[in-house]
Amino acid sequence: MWVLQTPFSVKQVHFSSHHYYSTHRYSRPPLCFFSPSTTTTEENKNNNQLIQSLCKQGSLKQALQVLCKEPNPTQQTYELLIYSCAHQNSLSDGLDVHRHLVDSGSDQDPFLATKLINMYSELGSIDHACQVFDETQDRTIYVWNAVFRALAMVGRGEQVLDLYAQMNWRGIPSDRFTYTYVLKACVNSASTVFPLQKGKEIHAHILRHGYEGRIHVMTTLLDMYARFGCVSNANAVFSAMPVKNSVSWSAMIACYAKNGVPMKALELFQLMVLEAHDSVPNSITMVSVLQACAALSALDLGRLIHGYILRRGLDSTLPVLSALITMYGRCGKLVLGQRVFDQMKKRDVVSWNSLISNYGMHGFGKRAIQIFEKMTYQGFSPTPISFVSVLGACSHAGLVKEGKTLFESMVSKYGIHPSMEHYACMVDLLGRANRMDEAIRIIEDLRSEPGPKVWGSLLGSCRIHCNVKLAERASKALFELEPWNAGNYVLLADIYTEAKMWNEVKRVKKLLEARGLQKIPGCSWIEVKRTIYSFVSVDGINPQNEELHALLLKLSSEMKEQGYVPQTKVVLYDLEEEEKERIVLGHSEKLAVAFGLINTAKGETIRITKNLRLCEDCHSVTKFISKFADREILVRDVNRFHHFKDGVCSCGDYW
DNA sequence: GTAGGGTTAG
Repeated sequence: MWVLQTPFSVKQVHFSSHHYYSTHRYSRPPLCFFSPSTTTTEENKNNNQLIQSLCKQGSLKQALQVLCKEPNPTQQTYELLIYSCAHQNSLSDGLDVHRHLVDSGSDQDPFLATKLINMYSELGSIDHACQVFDETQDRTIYVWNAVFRALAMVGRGEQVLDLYAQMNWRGIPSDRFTYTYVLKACVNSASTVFPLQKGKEIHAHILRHGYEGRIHVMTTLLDMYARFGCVSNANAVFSAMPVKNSVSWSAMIACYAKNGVPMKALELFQLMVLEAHDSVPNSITMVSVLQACAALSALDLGRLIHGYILRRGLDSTLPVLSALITMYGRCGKLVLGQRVFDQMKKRDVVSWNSLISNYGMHGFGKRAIQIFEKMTYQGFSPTPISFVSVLGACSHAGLVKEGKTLFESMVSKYGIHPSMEHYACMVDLLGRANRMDEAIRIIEDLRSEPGPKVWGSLLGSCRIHCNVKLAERASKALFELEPWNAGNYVLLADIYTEAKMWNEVKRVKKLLEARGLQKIPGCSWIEVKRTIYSFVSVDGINPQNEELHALLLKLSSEMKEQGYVPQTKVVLYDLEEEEKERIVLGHSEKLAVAFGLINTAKGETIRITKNLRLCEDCHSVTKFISKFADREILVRDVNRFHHFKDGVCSCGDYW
């Protein structure tokens, strides 16, 4: 224990500490109520030791009291105090220590300034962190890096890049840490005009200064390209890395999985397992691998990966388990996803969200709502994503009333303010149910400009209900917001086609061409014996194609006898009816179904995945086939699952 | 003394 010394008078004793902190300025008022002048060198030493040991014990308040009577705290003492404030999450104590530093002049010590910046950053007070940086005269690279890190952590990428320009201008050389921070800053700098260009400049900088062998720098660079969607640049960085480890392999696999090339992700994973002996896959790697399986609906492969995860004991983290739930859901195996969920010892809101989204995609809206309710009952607070999932589930199942109630509860019950995505969900929910007036009212009542997702939902609903007038309004907005999105032009052309407005169809197609865009080709795929076979509508490569067409022709004529009428209105060209029939018969989904009929055993469920929404003709043909061939057929389109059985689809023809 | 990859939706 220590004994308090005699108080000595100070000018501003009336300042309560809180008054002082609230000014947020660091002028230098006297700080101590106790005389600093009477301490001896021996006492200094003792006080420093005392403060340090109090910090280590977690007695920060007592440590601060001793600090008050210690005129010469050492650097180590301050370091521990700063660390304790961050650790105990106490901004007021942090400000107090900072004040002492300023008073003693130690705030100019770049080592301590760095620690202060880190402390404020951890305490969530970025403005204080910046202030320390501004007031530090001797900015070592550590000081620069600390402020970059602090700014990058709160997403202020553009500020990092501005400061980085200043640093370069002053001729201060970057180190390997600087590069990782500024590369991250490129990704999250919203207001920088050409962030990718900036990233490429930094890339050049890195090479010029001989950092191409630094594994952290190169992995961050790879990841930057990945986040900009520049897959080939990312791959170039990865291939050129002289040394790779599990992190760099995982980053590259994640890049493929997230940028629409899941096949490549799986190939690279295979290469990693077979050839990269120093880089063993870990649970983070597996999350991306599972995402790739989910994207491909590769069930057999997914199960194989699940086995690998279990054998290697990589199933211990929540992200892996959530990714597993999603993988099974996307592969059409709701039950297996539910089993993973049931067997979890610990869950978080993401595990629940995964399950809700699975049921929603399969059209089990009521079940999704039940799970949502069970989740909240068990004390998990829903996140904005929970609502996207459960509202989506209502939309797929046509549960308008339930969806509206949930939407209202967002603010009233959970204090979550709907984002553009949630409004898009509501427009989708109402629009699909052909309640266009209400959908429009949602859009008109928005406080900010409606985003592309909102208009996209409306356009999608117009497609279902063939509402030309509203479609024109929605697409006008969309053509301005995302002129590069070919899908919008195609949707509008579809609507004109259905309305037989051929001149308008021509006009939209011309617009599409004039902007150098192309209709995304329909593609369907099926996994048979761990091999994925994909089909596009015009495909001369597959040797089985003739056989497939022959089978489809035979089925088609049989179906016509049973009342099937080809839905040729989906064809965007004004052609002879016969020609149109030929075109719809060659749709990729039908080829995949035919392939499944030929190459899987009787009684086995056929699982197809498609990159676009199912067309009406494919939908009705698949219904017929499920009855004719007595097969269950599971089709995942871009939005949801269709479960065909005995001539009926689980979507109730509502999709 | 500071650094790199991952979960749910759309």
